[in-house]
Amino acid sequence: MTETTAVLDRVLHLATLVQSDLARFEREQGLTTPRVHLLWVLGEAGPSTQQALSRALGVTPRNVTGLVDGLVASGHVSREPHPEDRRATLVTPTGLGSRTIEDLVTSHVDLAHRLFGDVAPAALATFDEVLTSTVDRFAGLMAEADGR
Amino acid sequence: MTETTAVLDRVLHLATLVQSDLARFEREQGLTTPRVHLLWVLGEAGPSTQQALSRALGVTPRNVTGLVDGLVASGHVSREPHPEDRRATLVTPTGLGSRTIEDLVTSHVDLAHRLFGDVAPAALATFDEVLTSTVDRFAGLMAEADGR
DNA sequence: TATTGTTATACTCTATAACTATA
DNA sequence: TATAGTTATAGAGTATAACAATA
Repeated sequence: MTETTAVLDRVLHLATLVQSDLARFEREQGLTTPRVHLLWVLGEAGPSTQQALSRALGVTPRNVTGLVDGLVASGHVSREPHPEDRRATLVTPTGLGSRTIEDLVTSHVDLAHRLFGDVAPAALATFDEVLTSTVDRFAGLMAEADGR
Repeated sequence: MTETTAVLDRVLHLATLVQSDLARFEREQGLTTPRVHLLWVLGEAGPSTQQALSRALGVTPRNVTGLVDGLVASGHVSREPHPEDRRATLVTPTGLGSRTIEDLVTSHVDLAHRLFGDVAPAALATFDEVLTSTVDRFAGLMAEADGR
């Protein structure tokens, strides 16, 4: 019988390894995890207001100001005026920012392939099924606990 | 065929859910992730010098001073003199610290059971096999990249 | 000389509260 | 009155460098 605690420990171990891989990317690019996260969101959503980024990142608007300040200083994004709302700014990737986002996506896909590319298809399918059902069940439990 | 990138995304999603669960524990106990990590190491290794904690946590000795200062202030650990080396201190859990470590272990085991307790044994065994081989292979790649 | 831990200094991420400009 | 973003202030985690006490 498989010990559930041992399985959780291995999931955590894998998560720390993935985190270390991201840390290498950050060192190479002179970035930090929260700034990379912001760039990632920008890559998915396109130019965004700081309010939208605040919600997507789960941090306060004040914090977004600081993250964007840093990314402006490093040349990854610029603050553009919002065409319809003069209160708001559109945080927009620069050329450097866009290239960094592309590198981020590439290295993400590459990591996925390094991790799972050699796993037998049937085993990988089972792995993914367990993963999916676990995530779904647990997300439900968390939402329930938060609402309570 | 299963997309490797989708699998990686789900692994990452599970990791963030586990992290949220830890965050709840931290809020309840008035602790932070690095301090909980230090307590966890203390639970595994017993009373330790700050040098040992520095290596185990992967942070500078200066940083350990700060973490221990915080945990002393909150009453979770104390600095005891090292019996053989007058330069060193032994960071030691107090009664509160020991109870917190026990709670931490309990909630870790409990989380593992909530996550994987209902998964069919055969599927869980396959899941764990893929996980183990992936972690081993990837840890090897990371060590190689670091050494290069 | 080498090691253990601390003081000094600095940067990043995080938060709340108060404020300005605009809707 | 409400919303978008900033200034003010504060605390935690991280780092390097220089220093004291001890080995």
